[in-house]
Amino acid sequence: MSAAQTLDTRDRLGHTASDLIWERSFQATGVDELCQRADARKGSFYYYFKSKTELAVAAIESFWATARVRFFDGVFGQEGSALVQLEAFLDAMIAFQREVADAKGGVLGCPFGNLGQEMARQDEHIRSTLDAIFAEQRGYLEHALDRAVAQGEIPAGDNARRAENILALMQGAMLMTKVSNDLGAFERARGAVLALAKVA
Amino acid sequence: MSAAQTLDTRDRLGHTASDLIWERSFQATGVDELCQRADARKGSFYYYFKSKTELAVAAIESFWATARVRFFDGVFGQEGSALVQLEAFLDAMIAFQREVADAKGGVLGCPFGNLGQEMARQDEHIRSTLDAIFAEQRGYLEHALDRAVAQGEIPAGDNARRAENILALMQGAMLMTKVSNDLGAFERARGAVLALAKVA
DNA sequence: CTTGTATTTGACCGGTCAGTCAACAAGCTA
DNA sequence: TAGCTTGTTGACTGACCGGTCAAATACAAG
Repeated sequence: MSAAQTLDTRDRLGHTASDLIWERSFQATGVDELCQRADARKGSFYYYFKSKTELAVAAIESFWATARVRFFDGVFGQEGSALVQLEAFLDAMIAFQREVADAKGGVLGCPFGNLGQEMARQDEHIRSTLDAIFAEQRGYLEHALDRAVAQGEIPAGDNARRAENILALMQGAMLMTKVSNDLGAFERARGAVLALAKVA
Repeated sequence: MSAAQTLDTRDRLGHTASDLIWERSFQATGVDELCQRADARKGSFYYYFKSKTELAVAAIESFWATARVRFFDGVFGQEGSALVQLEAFLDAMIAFQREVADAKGGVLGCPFGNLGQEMARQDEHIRSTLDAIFAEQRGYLEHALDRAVAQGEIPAGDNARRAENILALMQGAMLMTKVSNDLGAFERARGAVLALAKVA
């Protein structure tokens, strides 16, 4: 069918871009190589995306759509102790990083953090897209902290700031983990993240 | 003088590389552009450095040599309260980031973190160089925490892990700061860093 | 069959990339 | 003077870059 085939080519390009940019980097990923891996021709690429940058934005938004369901809605969108959910969230992230590291033969870190550090000062569209994604992530964390306060699990405090610092620590831990090519630092940050939920 | 001129060209290339890679990124910095800014010719570049990668390693090591003196030896290499030193260290980093952001018209983040995220999975020499630099930084922090424990300023604990998490939080905060192009997140992380010194 | 639209193709473009090289210049020594 | 070392030059290479385009194909409706 025509419609299905259409979605296929576009989706194949998007998913391949996600993978390749995450494995290497945006700038180290060539359009030719990307098309080859996606089994598409260059003309098709520029039929669906008006530039390499726009593909990256689409890929990262699609990645976030998936990650939000799996890691944020999936964990925080339920009843029960918010602190327990935060722990579950951390464990899920650690498990996912380990899974990816095993599959790819090395620690890849966070796709959002990677792309942000690489492109924030070079492409405003990518920068603002990632900025918005991080804001959404902070929103999930802040809301969970609000519930934890309401449940009496943690003392009242500036939950927006707490969420900000928790996300920063996780990003930093994933960066250190990537540079050392060892997941240990991320695992060892687990306790510190939980501490930041109570203290900061 | 011949020797002086020699040092001049090499140093000019090194310093220009530091600046340019920090402002943009490693991959977005071309050898031609770099030579132009350093007022050197391409032949000279490859007379002193056998590749663009080797120049990046030299530049980052030279940057660290300077930063170590200014921010680590300069702050932690003195008598007095280790906690006060940690605060002074954070304030110096914040002030420096603000200074650079004003001068360059935008938040640049940490040159080590930037290069690490960009190149850790693409060049083993760069990766291991940065890994070693981060280890030295952790060493300074851990030593300060040891002194803080000895002085009774903080409870005894796993100072190696504390140092690791402090560095991770700082790196993450600088990343968020770069993506939002607003130094606020880094300033707001100050309290959380100090909390990690006591709790984690 | 014809016509219109959505999709695919791959040859092609100008520009830029990191890196090379043979020639040359300056200063030192003998 | 000649010869050697250290440093400098810029034209050059070939590969690769992101992006274009006219022609070909597939398919649906009339």
